[in-house]
Amino acid sequence: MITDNERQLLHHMGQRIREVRNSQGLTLDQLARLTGISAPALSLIETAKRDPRLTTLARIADALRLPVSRLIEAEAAASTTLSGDASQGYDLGDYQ
Amino acid sequence: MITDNERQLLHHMGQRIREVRNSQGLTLDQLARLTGISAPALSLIETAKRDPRLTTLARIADALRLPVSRLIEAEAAASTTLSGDASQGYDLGDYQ
DNA sequence: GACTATCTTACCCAAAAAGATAAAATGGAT
DNA sequence: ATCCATTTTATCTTTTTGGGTAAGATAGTC
Repeated sequence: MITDNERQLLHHMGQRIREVRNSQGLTLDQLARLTGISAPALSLIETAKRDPRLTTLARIADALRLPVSRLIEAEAAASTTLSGDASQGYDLGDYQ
Repeated sequence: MITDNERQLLHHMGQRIREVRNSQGLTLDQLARLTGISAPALSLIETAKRDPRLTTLARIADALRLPVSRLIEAEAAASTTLSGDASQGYDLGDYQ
């Protein structure tokens, strides 16, 4: 099952990749040859129809010359902002 | 084909997950139930024997209550540090 | 209109992720 | 040495990624 959050994460990351790629004047074909990832696969990732592996993301980030974290960092703003100290006592509910 | 850089990225990310998980006093079983990812799968990821999907990473990051980018940010230090302006003229070599 | 470049979609295929489960390590504590 | 919790490894099945290719869409230009 894939949650809304995850869909949003994929969506944003795809947009991010496309923005950077366009800003560098690269076509999908060119990025495909730079990364070794096929253009159709890149298209699926940019349009959030595919859930790429970490190394796939890393290859794209490398070709675009930015750290992987930059491709997904908006998620950082959306996530819970580490308020206070959570290092003790995560609430496991019925699970512990 | 999987490069040395990618292996290093996976290795570091696995270590990072394990560090955070331990610092929060969580076992693999507990994290498995929090994420919906099986404990064996988590073990493979932490020991860099598996190349997880982005949403898999996101679920782990969520459970550990930190942004995904924090799980892979060392790669940022290792990558080329965006010196100067690379937005024009990526070298495509024979590919253009 | 036709032509071109770019991107998307739809097939196949192989390889890999991920869940389930069970069986081995591993390590601590008594 | 024994017990126990935790982690690793192995096997199996299902699902998904990702390459290849070809076929559609979608501009934009002439």
